[in-house]
Amino acid sequence: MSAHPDTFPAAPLRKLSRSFYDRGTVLVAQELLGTHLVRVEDGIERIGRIVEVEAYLGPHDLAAHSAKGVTARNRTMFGPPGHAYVYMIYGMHFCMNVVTEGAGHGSAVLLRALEPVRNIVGRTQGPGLLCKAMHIDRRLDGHDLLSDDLFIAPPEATVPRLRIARAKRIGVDYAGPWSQRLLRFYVKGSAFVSRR
DNA sequence: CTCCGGATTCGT
DNA sequence: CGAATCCGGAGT
Repeated sequence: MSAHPDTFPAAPLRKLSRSFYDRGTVLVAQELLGTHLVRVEDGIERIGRIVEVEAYLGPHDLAAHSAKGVTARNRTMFGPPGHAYVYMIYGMHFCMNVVTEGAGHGSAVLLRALEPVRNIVGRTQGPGLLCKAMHIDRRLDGHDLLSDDLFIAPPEATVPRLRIARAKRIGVDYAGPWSQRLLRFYVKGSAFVSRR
């Protein structure tokens, strides 16, 4: 066998800490850009670099699922930070969020697009496509993001503020004034952002 | 119990 | 621009 370094077991990827998620949702959203979403299933490690997210700011945010208070669907959103909130939409797609701030807050960051890094089949631009490519479904709702099969690893290099674009969130026109807030963040110039 | 619509995607 | 497709939330 070759003596190439690749024949050694890979060092375990570092994980973002609980305290990373337990901060202001807008800040967490911006700092998630450039990080790596990691999904391990049947020994296969799929990795995508997060390039587009949206912040949902708790029950007073009329675009957020938490605006209706705690329900069967959104209870994960009201749980502790650093967990995955995964729900089904339009009867056929899944969307993944990262729960932020303290338990009871009802805030989260929606993951909207990835740049494929490793073992990605299919497109990853758009929340539904992202979940499909990463094999993420409702069974992962409430899953701890400090686990070994679903977590987020730090960025290779922090995305500079100048490289981050702000825009209105997509698909929330029903939310009145909240639909106008610039709570969508993406890496400027990335070819993997869902819409431009 | 019924009814409605959605943090989407795809094909026309 | 409309269909797909199903579940949760709201109303009767």
